[in-house]
Amino acid sequence: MEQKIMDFVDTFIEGAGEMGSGLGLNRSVAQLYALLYLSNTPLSLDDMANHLKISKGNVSMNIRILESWNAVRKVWVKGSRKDYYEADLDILKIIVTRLKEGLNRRMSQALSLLQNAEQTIAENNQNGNTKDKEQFKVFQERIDRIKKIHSMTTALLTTISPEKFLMETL
Amino acid sequence: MEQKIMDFVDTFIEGAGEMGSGLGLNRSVAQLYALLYLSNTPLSLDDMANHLKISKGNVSMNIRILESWNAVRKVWVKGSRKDYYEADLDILKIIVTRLKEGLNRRMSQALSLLQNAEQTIAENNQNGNTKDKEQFKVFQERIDRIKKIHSMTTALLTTISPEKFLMETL
DNA sequence: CAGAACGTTCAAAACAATTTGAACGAAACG
DNA sequence: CGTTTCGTTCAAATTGTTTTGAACGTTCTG
Repeated sequence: MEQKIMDFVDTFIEGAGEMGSGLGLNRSVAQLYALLYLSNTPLSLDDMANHLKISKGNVSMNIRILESWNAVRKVWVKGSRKDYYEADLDILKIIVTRLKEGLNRRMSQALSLLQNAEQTIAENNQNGNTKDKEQFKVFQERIDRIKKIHSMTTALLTTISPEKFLMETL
Repeated sequence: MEQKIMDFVDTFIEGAGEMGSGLGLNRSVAQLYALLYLSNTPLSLDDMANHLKISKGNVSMNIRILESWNAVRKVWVKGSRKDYYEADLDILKIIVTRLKEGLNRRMSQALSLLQNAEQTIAENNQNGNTKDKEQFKVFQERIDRIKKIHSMTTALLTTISPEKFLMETL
């Protein structure tokens, strides 16, 4: 029976690894989180390295990535001088937070690009010939679409953010 | 001035490339879409390969990925026997569709895993000792959380899907 | 029909990301 | 102190992904 439990945990972790690589995150990050997510008790770096059969250095680096996302946190275990970690179980919060950050980072970059473009377009639109004017109009329209998407997604993520909202309404 | 237009297009495409690699998609896919997104007119494989300075084979493969997402479509241009492509401008639709597909694919896999786990847990819960029972309860709880997230995100994506909804409400 | 113009394919090359493990420093221990 | 236990770092190795380009099949063209 113990065997079956381990099977489940391992299969779960393996699945998480694949799912993780599916979009964005690397295998180790996903598996570390999965391991902590299922664990009853906080785990040390060595616990994790042993269980996942990966190097200590790998655990050290990737657990810190998870920490920077507030997906796991260090906990104090008296009588040991190791660092122990436990998962934040609110997966949805983690996802939304990360999406927001990513969106803002990428978008602020993209928006300044659009800003410049609009500037240039506006300037040139004064004295362009007909063909150019058409081209400008197209750019303008496409840019506006992107801006709209940006404001929509931002609004959406802000609305979702308080877990309560979703928990109650869906 | 033409120069400035090209600058803008190139910068936009370059940005799209980076943004793309940011999450999920590869450089070429992102840049191909960006190029078509800004383009007035449908483009041939050669047009794209020339503009992006990538090989014809690369364009061929990646444009078909975009096609499979319904992000671009082949259009008929009379008098030419080349294939021409144009972008579907509804970026939001493309994103939501892809998210849904990805979520369903990954989740159906994950859910069957959970199914098995619950089965095993239920069986063993009958005659386990106290410590095991606690462990089972933890698994059960964590699994339920994931199920909840799944149904919520599914509901959310379904709600969003008709562009109209978001367009009107946000 | 022979040749040219296309799109596709896939093995190999180029490139990028992840992982390892040895070296290190800091803190705890005896 | 000297030693052990930890976590971190980073260059090198491994692994994974993307891109290229030559070879190919098809369709068109004269």
